[in-house]
Amino acid sequence: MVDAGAFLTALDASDYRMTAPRRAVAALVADQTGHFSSADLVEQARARRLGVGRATIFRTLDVLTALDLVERIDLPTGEHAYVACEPRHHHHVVCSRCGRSQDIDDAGLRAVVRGIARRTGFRVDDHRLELFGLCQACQALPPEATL
Amino acid sequence: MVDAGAFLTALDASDYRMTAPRRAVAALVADQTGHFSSADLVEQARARRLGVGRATIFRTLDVLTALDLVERIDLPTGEHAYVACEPRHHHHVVCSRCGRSQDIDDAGLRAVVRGIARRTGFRVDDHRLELFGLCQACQALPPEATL
DNA sequence: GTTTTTGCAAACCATTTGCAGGGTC
DNA sequence: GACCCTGCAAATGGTTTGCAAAAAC
Repeated sequence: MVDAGAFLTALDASDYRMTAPRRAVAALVADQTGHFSSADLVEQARARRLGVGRATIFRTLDVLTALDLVERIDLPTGEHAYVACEPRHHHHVVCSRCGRSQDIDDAGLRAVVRGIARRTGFRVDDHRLELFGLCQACQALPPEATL
Repeated sequence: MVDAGAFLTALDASDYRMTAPRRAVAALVADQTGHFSSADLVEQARARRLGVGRATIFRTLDVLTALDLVERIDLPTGEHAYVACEPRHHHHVVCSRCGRSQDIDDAGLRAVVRGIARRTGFRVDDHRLELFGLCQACQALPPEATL
């Protein structure tokens, strides 16, 4: 769950045009509690009768991704998903049960990457770290609890 | 490029049946120098007239993945790809130019993950680190060199 | 002989694209 | 007013599935 205002501010500051469909999708994204798929948004948009089409949802997700307001992640299952996030942070811990994600800071990763580069001889341009597990709240739940 | 024998040994030791199509796909995978897509295999299988169908290639990739002989990775572009790898190693540096990948050891990552778990309160069950850049050989090439 | 695996073609799913109309700057 | 954005529907590309025949154990 993210403040929808941040999306609007960022959209406004960008070269993209501020349109009703984009506002609608941004609000939808802000409402998501955990990671979500494009299909989730399409379905919710239809349920709420927002009148935005599939294509626009995909296109808006691209825009939000370009603005670093949303990041596309790959779940352990291989499915694609998105998470809303703060610009500048680029790694997440994702809860396998509730889907909630949390941004994480560098935490020494930078040094690890540097070490790997040195040892392999690669020039490392980009890296992605994704963590999966159970968030605190979900750990506290009885093992069989379903969402 | 990986020893094809390792695939056969692992297949043999598993509960999966050893069949000609699986041997063929395993050999194909062993021949790949870098990461490869399912489409690559399909095309090569057809070029070599191996007589294995699309479906079997996908199914065999699943088998090899289950045996940890192959790992599915997600390129920065969002495309899916596979890399042959040693069981037990689960991180790679992938060259963006030639596609070659190299397994990397823990390199302090374990400690980073532990730190993140402590700080976020998550119980981290799984993690994935993927590095992208240029391998030594490709760095040495003139910038405009094409594959 | 039973169970797994295969190839084929069709089905499926997520994502992209072409285009004419409408909205934004 | 020029250019960007939208919805729609059709196209696309990758992956899965149903099924009867073939192969492995």
